[in-house]
Amino acid sequence: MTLSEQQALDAFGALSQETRLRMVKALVVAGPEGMPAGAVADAVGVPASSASFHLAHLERAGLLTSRRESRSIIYAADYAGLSALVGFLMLDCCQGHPAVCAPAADTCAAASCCLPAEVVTELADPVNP
Amino acid sequence: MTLSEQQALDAFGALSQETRLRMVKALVVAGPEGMPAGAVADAVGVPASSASFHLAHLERAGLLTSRRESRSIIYAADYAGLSALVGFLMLDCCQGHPAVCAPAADTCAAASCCLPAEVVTELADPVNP
DNA sequence: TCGTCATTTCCATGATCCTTGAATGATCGG
DNA sequence: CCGATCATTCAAGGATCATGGAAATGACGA
Repeated sequence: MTLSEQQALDAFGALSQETRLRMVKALVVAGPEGMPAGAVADAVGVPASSASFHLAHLERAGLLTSRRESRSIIYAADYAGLSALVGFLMLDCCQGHPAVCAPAADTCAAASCCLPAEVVTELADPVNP
Repeated sequence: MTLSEQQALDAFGALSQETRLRMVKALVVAGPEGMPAGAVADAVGVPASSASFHLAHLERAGLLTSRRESRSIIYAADYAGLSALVGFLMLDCCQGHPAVCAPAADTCAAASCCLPAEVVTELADPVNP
């Protein structure tokens, strides 16, 4: 759940390349179903060999998963890996500094996507302050 | 407040290098006061010229700020830049996907560092469900 | 088994990055 | 103004990475 420094370095390196960042975006919107390697190659507009290189890079970095489905290989976003990277950035890297985490949590709440159930119930029923 | 794709690429690239990641960590714990370039060089154990190279890289990427103080140049973590990167990772990159944001917000809440005031009051006083 | 399709691996080229010592700048005390 | 201090810039080396065509692999259908 929590990333080692080396894992974080690999993940940051993987995301620091335009083609790979676009691939991650495309696969996140594609959802847990994912999409075949060829479709990713078409989506980002690179030849198959380049796509394969970058997809392998992202998978090594723990940002994607892959599974074979008959003749195709389906790549999908690794949501756990992505959230672990967010967690690393906030906690390990930034020591949970409020100036970093608060705006992030704010942004997150504004997107109304992700307030954790534990926090909601704890706040609605404050047993232990 | 929100990062362009190019800015995010630069920031990820900046954090994908061990020396630079250690520099950011050191400067985050150093607080808003920051520390002189020489102290950062000593903290991460690299010669002055390497330190200067990496500090400039991090500043270009929007992760650090610098100011001159007599003979020294003080570097400090750019908390706004760091939180913007977290925001980019959650929203632009991952489309605010709950599977990414929820665990992150969870982690954040567990560290009890950063629940935004807006969310707390809104939950304590639910006017519009 | 053969041919086809989807993907990966191989390989060579070019680009980018990291490192360090030496040179250059900027600032202050005397 | 001079020397000392703290930091950046320059230049050259070595390392790593990105690209894309060609060949190889693996899976499927006829």
